[in-house]
Amino acid sequence: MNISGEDLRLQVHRMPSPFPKTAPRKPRADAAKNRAHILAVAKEVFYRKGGEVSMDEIAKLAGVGPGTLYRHFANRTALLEAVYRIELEKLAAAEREFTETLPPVEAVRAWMTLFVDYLAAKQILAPALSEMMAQESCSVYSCAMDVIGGAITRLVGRAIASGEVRPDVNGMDLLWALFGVLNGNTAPDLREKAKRLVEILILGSRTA
Amino acid sequence: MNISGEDLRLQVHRMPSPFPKTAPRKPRADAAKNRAHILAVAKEVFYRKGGEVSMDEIAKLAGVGPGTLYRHFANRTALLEAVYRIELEKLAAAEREFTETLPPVEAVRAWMTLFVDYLAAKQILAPALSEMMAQESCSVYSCAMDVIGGAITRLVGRAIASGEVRPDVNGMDLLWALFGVLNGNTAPDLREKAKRLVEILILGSRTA
DNA sequence: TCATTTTCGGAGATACTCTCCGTTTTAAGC
DNA sequence: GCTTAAAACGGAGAGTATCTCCGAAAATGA
Repeated sequence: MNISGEDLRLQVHRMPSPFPKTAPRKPRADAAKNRAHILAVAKEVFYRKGGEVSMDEIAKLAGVGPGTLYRHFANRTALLEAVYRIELEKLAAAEREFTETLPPVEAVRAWMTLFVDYLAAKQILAPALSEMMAQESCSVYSCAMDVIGGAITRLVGRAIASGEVRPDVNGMDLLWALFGVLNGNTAPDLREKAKRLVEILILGSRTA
Repeated sequence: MNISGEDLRLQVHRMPSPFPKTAPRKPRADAAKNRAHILAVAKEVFYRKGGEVSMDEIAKLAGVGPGTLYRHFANRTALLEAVYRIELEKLAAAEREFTETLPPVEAVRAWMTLFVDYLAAKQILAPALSEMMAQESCSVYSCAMDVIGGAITRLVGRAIASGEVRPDVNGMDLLWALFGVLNGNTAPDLREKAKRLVEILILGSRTA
């Protein structure tokens, strides 16, 4: 049925094949369990002690060696991204709902407001996002910014198409502007500040 | 992390004495020379290699021991602030000029545009500012953010007083919004993006 | 069961920040 | 100029972080 594995292996012995036809071995159960456990522990400790916990400490709390931690997550940013990916995807998912239920500009406003509420509620998210943005190597399938960036870009694009927003407005820029106010800001009225900024951004983006 | 008695005593000792009889010894020439030299070297190396150069390396390049470096500048943020203080003060000084020569809203726009040009031209400034902002201990005479924060706040205050800007607009928020776009953004059209944001912010801040 | 592959986990290489303290230099008084 | 105390120097090193390497152990497929 399949081409003889032995013969093939003789020819391309240990060469990285562009077509990894070799039967993908079932992933080991302990690896999956460890990965999930590390994620759970990291999430808990990030929320409890902030995003600056050392990788060694996380490894210790998870009961694994640092080698194991680093095999699963190449660095702290990768771990942060894995931990907060679910949160960010929830945020991105709201895009669809708002697109279906609200007129264009209102959808943008609603999404930005949700973004503010999210980041204000989980203050730990802002530093994490900041660290993710600093990471320039934004590989195709692991850049969390793309997820929420895509959401706001599509929402703003729809508002531009409807003629209510000027065509030179960039969704990402609006998001980063909001983020600038939310990041590292510990003012008690942070949420109100940010929501006022949402209004300014919306008002300033509209066609004259 | 502990505040030792020695440190406190040192600081208290330098406080203006109620009995200023004690002859204030002339500051040592080598100390002043070293401080200036460290500043010059740090400025050069920050511009050449970015703001993440290690303190030990700066000390070595300046030809002094790490102890000397740390006596003059308690940490990297303090050094960054000393290096960029002149730049920031130039920026803040423009406030007076714009206040005297431009109508309120135009002055705000001009200052924000200058801010964008400044940070875009000296890309190294943005990460430095970011690090300074992260430092929460903003002592009275060493918080660089206060310098430029005061400038924008006064400019926006004047525009509010003139009735052209809504009274709930906060200058600092506008600045941070701009900063959010400028920070860590390496897009080639960064300056244009930021200037479009300036327009959005101005337009969105005006009274209806 | 056996051979192979994958993962584990911790010792440790490397790097960085910052401190301690003995030594050296300087300014001021004599 | 000489003396002396204060001030500054500088480097060893403590403490901590990130990330790697590799022998041991475990799981998978035959």
